[in-house]
Amino acid sequence: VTTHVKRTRHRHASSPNRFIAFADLTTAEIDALEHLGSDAGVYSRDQVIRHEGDPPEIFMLHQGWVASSASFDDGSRQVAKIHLPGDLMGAPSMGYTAAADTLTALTEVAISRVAPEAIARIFRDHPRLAMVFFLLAQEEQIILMERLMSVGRRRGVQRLAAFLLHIYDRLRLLDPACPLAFELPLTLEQLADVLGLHAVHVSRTLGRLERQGLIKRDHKRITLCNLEELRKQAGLPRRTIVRNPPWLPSTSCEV
Amino acid sequence: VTTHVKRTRHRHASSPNRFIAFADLTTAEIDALEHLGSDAGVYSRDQVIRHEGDPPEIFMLHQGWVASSASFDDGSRQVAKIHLPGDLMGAPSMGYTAAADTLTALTEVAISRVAPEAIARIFRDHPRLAMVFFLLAQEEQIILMERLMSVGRRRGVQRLAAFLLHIYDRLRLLDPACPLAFELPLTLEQLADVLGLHAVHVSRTLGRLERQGLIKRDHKRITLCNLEELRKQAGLPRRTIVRNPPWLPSTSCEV
DNA sequence: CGCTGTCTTGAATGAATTCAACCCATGTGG
DNA sequence: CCACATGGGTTGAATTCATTCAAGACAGCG
Repeated sequence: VTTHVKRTRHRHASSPNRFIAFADLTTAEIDALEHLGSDAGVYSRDQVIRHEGDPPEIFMLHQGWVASSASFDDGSRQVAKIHLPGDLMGAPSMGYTAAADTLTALTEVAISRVAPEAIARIFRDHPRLAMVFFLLAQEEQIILMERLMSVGRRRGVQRLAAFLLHIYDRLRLLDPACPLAFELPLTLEQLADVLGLHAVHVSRTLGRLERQGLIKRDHKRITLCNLEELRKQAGLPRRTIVRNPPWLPSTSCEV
Repeated sequence: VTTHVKRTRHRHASSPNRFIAFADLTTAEIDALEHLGSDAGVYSRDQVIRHEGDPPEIFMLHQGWVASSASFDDGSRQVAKIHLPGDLMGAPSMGYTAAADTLTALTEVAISRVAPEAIARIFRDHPRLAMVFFLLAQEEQIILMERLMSVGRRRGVQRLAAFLLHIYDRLRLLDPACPLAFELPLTLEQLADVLGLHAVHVSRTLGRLERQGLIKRDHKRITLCNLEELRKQAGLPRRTIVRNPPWLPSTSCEV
């Protein structure tokens, strides 16, 4: 399935919030980050950026939302993560011969391609930034563990609450002023594939949350009406990142 | 709950198979790996090595099996991963103020403590080895994604098949001669916490697999009788690691 | 205007849970 | 060496949550 892709020379400056959450970066490090990607591309909603089984590639997401999913032979699908702007995508598959997950644009999307050599260069030249890459990979694991907890041990309502809060928290990282109402560009079916449920049941469950007054809905727009109670439902602890931990390697070893 | 821990000065040489799977390491790198941990400790079955919420610590597992789990207020628990000898444990929490998961000894266990500074030192002095650490963190993500797929989208039997195969494959990495019969040191309840099911249902499900002739059981000893069919049930693709990928940074930058 | 994709709601089915009783192996102390 | 307690494991019956099937509503778009 060849996908028609518009390309552009324009360099998108994605906010490196995910990285900065772990440490203040030097200008050299920020610069290295910004030169990671090349060859920016634009995809439209529902376009597949890369399919599971394809040779692994790494992308930097600049604009829009992307789902990372995998499917079984019987057609059932599970979304493993939702990527928001500033995310490095596809890295988990980089050590394998074939990509494990399919990357699908959930909205209009702008990405650039990241050569593994570029990452290797960072590991050679910027040990501190490399460590931040490592921490970011660990954070992704924590997120996956929380999703596994949720899907493995919680009922539909609670999974939904947990997911909405997860997205809200991540949007707030991108924009601390992000309001309690935001656009959630997922169909019921995609939402179901995130939660390990079925679209019909997600519909009922959203309705339930709404009747309980915890959320409001208007098409794809979600309003979180009661963060307190939603967090109680979700049952997951809030985590605090240690910024600039003392054990981070120094920024020396400059070129 | 203070845990009584026997300590020893003895240095355990854990096989770094997980690391070597990604690249041939130089003697300097192997040496660095072997000096990662200090302060070896021994725990007995069911002892908690560290509890979720504790200050994050990192461990190297030398002997035995360890479960990484987290629990909800209502007491339900989900096991996120099973650690086997050679695993780095606890790293996902290193960027946070509190550990996300509880580490529990499933058997007699020997571990050593790994200072985050020691890892930072590797990132400073051994960029190539640091990259292997990064790849390992990515591999852990793939494993978590597969567990999430399984728990989110497969029925009990299929989850069980997937898990047994996952363990078998990892045992084979440690010992390529590992036979189809092996000790699985998990109670039904722990197994249930891995699979996101309940102990009674795991019991029935194991019975089903046995009646189908796919496995045999004798106490904790499991025999996989039909790998082919088990893999079909599990529905997960087999993955191949790219050893020594060309883009790995060179082993230079020596001290 | 009538598609089509998406969402909603109802009723029947099914998988997994819950509750509960029972079995079995192990280990302990008399 | 037996009596008994204990932690796991098994099995049955009733319940619950989620799925499946199906019909209808609604919005967006040609």
